[in-house]
Amino acid sequence: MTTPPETSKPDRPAYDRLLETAVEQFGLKGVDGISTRELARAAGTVMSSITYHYGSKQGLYLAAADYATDRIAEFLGPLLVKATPPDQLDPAEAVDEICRIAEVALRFMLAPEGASLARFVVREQMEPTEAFEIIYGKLISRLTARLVGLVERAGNGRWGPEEVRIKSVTIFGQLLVFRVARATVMAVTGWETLTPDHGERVRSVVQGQIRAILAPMESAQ
Amino acid sequence: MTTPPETSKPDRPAYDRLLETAVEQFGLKGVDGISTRELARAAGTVMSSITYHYGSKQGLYLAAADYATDRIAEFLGPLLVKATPPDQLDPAEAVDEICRIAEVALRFMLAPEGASLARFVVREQMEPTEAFEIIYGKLISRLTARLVGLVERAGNGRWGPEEVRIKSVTIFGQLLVFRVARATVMAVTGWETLTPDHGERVRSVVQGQIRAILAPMESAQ
DNA sequence: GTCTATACTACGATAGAC
DNA sequence: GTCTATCGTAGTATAGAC
Repeated sequence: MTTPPETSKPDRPAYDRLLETAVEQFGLKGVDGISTRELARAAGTVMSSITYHYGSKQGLYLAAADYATDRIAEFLGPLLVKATPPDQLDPAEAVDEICRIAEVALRFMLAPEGASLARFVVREQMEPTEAFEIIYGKLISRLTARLVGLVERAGNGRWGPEEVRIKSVTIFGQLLVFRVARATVMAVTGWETLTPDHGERVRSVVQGQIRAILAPMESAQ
Repeated sequence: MTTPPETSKPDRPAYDRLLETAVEQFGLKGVDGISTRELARAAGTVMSSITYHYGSKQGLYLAAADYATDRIAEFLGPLLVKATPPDQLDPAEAVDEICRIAEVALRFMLAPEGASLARFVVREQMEPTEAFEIIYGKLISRLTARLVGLVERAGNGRWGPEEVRIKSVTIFGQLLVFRVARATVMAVTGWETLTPDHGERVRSVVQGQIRAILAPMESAQ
């Protein structure tokens, strides 16, 4: 599961073009949604080079999942790199940090480039295959660990471990909905396109809600 | 797009068995995830009866989407039937009603029977086909209209129409995540199965958060 | 490393027997 | 209304030319 050497040549080797097309096409349509011949044609090569480079359709799928995971991690990278351990923050700082994470994650959920990448992950969530382990190990486990740690710190002992985790998951759900239920979001809001302006307003509302959820005066009812 | 006559006979006509199997299989695997022959075999008949009864694979898919929508509406039915118009409620009552909706919707998101039904909808959200119009018209538009109306009432004029809609969508996201990102939910919480007990605890946390989000003292930051 | 040619299986759709 | 048989197409995989 190695990523290909990055070349900026206008026509890169079939190996690279296939991988990139696979991320795009598998992401949008799923493994069963596109044929090897069609995918190869879109990549400007022939079907047999899939077999040559990746062994099989499934091999290409796994390579694409791996590559897509890396690209998402790149997108969300800053969140994971300069991560101060949650126990070195005070609760208010933890809330701020969660809001920062929400902002970046939301940008990903709203970005058009994120569509095929995110669908890769969602599909694997709904019907996990071998690729889920890759995605989980390289991306999801790191993100959720960070989020859970910060929520715990924000709670400052007010919530049990299970409540912390449920809260983390539902905070994430508020962002995820903009990617997963996009069609409904557009219909409900009446938006026809998603401009940065919309994104800004969503961010503002969502961050307000996160603060409300994590606020010290919050009662768990 | 008619639903078949409900018979309780142990072996129902192929028409019915096909429809039921289609909801299950298309829901779990998508249109391209299962072949007509395989689906027909699972329904105890042969491929050609799909053509006979539904014209084509796509025809069966649309019929299944329609049927699945009806079954979801049935599940969530009480929410839509005895619906008091939001403007006849005071804000606190609107919040209570939203919590009730959340409870029922959450039960659906957590229920095993809901898996194939919900995936139908999620798939159509991500890549809408002809079936999305059916699902939206019969189910989503009604549900979201109700939710948006109640959130607006709960806000009692504090929020503009756009903020009301963003809030509605994100409240829904907190429930949706339990269906769509199930694999991550299980990993983060450490649960191995989803018992009614877990559901009860999720409900409690989520309702607390909804109240925090809609609470009169909430600042939109 | 990339392509052509080809083997074999499975697909969806249809025609026709019962 | 349900089955078998069969059509044409498209699927994955492989062997071998260049």
